[in-house]
Amino acid sequence: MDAFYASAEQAAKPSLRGKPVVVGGLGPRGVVATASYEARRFGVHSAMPMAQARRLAPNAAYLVPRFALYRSVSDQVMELLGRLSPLVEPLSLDEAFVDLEAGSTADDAASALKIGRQLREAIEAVTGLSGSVGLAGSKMLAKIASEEAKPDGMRLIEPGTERELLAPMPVRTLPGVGPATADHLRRAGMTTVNDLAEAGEAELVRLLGKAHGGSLHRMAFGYDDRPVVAERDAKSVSVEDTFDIDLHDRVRVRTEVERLADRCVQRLRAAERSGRTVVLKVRRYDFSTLTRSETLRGPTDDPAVVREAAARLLESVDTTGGVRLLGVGVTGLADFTQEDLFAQAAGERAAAGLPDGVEERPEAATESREGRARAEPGPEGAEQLAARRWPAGHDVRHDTHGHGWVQGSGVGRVTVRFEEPGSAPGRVRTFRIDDPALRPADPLPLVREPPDYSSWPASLPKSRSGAGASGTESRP
DNA sequence: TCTGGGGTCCTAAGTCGG
DNA sequence: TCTGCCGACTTAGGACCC
Repeated sequence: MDAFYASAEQAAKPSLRGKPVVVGGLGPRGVVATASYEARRFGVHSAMPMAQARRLAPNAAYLVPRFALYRSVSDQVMELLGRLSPLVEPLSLDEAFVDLEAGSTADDAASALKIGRQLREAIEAVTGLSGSVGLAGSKMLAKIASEEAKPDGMRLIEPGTERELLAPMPVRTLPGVGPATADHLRRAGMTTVNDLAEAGEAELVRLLGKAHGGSLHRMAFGYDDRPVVAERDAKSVSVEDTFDIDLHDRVRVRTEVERLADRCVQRLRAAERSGRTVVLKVRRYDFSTLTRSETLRGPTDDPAVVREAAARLLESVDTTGGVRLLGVGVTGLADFTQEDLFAQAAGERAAAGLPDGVEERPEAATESREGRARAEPGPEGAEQLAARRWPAGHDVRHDTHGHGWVQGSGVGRVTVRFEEPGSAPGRVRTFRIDDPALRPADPLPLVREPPDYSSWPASLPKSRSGAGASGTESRP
């Protein structure tokens, strides 16, 4: 999808169409998640610190992400992709590979282009947003094609033309080449894909290691046989928070770690998984990051067990100077079974030299502490309260004025623009933040009555040969 | 006002058991 | 019994992606 989050916000808020829109964290340490194409003209791009974006584009609209909205649009798009093939591999909310051969939906360039055109029309009709399509014989080339196609376009890479097409491109074009690898290669005199192809596999392996060097050499020739894989099992679950101001108080650090452990376990349980290795992540005041991990005797989804493992790991970390970010994660995931828990408890009693029936930590065996009152929130100003109750960009409903969204809040007031997807740009009104007629609301669908695509695509003649993949763009 | 959050994969060093 | 080798596993960090 093209500039996905920003495009979705523009579709939801008619007054923002054609205007620079930046979606991301609005706190003092936020970064840009997505900038609309209008904002990109000011030099704003993904992963840029929000403060820098504001300097470059002071008049842009700045919004926090609304994942519930993006997920619902994503579901609609993925449903369409699923009609093309049983093999759909989502990369994110707004990007996926589709194996058209496995779906027998296309067997040559002409039929691939036809299905690509139909797909783009379908996405536009159902979601109101534009997506770009890359068609090629492998995932790597389909991805490159979709990058070239955007915004709002389609690109096909014909088999046999890969080598010539890739040769002049910068090494960064290839998947897996980020800033560090590109720098490494540049110091060795390689800046284009052609340089990689000519360097030879042995040289690349020497520079980058066996796995990376080998795969890069193959990719430089356009060779990539990674299959499209549907249904990937998650391998880890983690949560992390960056604090607006560095934490110095050791007690506070400890309570934050416990909160994160609880949140991590909630996510773990929602996924009906358990995990065996607990990971603590600490980013210090100087941005240096370290991780500490501990592997348990067996998988767990007990919040007390994860909390205490994380707390033990914290003991081994020096936090003097301040903590910028804390994270807690769990890896070594297993499908949860009750037996795992009992085995874990018995094993720990044995390891602690405790007889059966003696519980080391009485409170740890229950979940009574889950959801308990957190550390008291510090004194919070009216501004922060208003911003939390009325986050910029979120939907609201007013008893007499109808559906709208929060344009801003402060000084006891909240400013709302009354408009909705499909309406004309709306009027702005201001209310007291405790106005009883004003309530938070769920996002409205971007297209009120989407056309019926339940019989799309019309079946094509079965074919034996030809491959295709399609990707849609997200973050350029 | 410098640098989010949620992941994946790879490498390298150390430990441990056979 | 001592030594060496090998593979599996654990831990930490780095790079990359969206």
